[in-house]
Amino acid sequence: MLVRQRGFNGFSYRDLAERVGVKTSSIHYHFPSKEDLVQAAVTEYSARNAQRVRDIDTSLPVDAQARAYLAPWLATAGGDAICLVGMLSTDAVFLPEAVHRILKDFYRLHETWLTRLLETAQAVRQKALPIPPQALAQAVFGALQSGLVVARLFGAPQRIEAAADLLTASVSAWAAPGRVTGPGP
Amino acid sequence: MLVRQRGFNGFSYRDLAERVGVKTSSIHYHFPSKEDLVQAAVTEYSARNAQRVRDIDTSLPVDAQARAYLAPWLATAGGDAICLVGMLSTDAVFLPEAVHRILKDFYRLHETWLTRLLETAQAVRQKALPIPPQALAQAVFGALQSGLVVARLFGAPQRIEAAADLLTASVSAWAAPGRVTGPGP
DNA sequence: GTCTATAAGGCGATAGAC
DNA sequence: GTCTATCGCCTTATAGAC
Repeated sequence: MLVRQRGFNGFSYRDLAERVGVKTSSIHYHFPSKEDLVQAAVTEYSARNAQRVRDIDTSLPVDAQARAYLAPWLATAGGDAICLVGMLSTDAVFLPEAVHRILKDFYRLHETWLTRLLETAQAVRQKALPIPPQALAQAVFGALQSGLVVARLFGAPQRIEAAADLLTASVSAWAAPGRVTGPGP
Repeated sequence: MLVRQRGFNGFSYRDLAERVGVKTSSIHYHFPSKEDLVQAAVTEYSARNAQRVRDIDTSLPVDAQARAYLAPWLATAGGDAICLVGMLSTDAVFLPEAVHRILKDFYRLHETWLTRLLETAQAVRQKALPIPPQALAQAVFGALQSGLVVARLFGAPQRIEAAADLLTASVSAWAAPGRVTGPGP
């Protein structure tokens, strides 16, 4: 998708029209303004993405859930497009409130899902995580988003792996023994 | 700065000229093309930023170094501008190789600095980190970059704290006992 | 080194024929 | 619902006076 490569100000009706094989006025018929266009795109994107996350079987072992969650990230990394939400988030100044809401909901959904996964892992492993599950979830998700950006910049898909490994390790047998923030022995 | 708010395609010579109080042709005299303009901006930005990182006293305790490193991130979060490098990284498609190099060097500098900090912390605390220091450094840096984007989107400066806490906890007394990637008990 | 003036083309958006 | 044609404005960039 054009927006995922170039951002809100980096594509035009003309670009889109040429790619789809119609005239710009036809696109204006369906999406009067560019904001309408982007809102429709991000609505569909986030709905599809959210469904995919919800489709992960929560009765699976936590490490299997983590693998399922990470698969699309790993598959996307290093291509010429990044996450639509990550892209539009940097263009937030140009976007209407309606789009802001969709972007925020996207972050919240992923962070909530990851938080639950980390809480489950914490309970199963009976080990405390270094920081609260919600904070770790936010950090992991941010690392993944940035990972896509960096993987594209470096032309190196494996650049996403640091973020993926952080999640994998967090749901695995790793954690601090006992107290979370206390001093070491 | 205009670019840090709006990105490469989100500002024009006119915007800049009005803000500086000159005519667009005067800016063209100093920076013939827009690429020249952005290259000069990011060069100065990254040089200043790199100096600030290098100025952190490496003989300080690791947690004090982490605090010093995080201070500017916390101060920036929630404002209307994000990191120039984070912004331009999403606009990479439009930027020349020369700018790509500067952006990559920026990532490498921060990741290298954080890797060294985490290695030092690991040695001092005599605890292994859950994932290799370099991977954790990349994840932390990505979480911080994304943290600025998200803090701005949500209008919530405290959104950066998850990433900051991950670094703080990582240099503190928290880590896995013994083996890093082994299975749990 | 900054100005006025202007070029040449892209932009989002609209009117009206078909 | 897609087309042609066009509007008014903005864009990067240049030429030449001062």
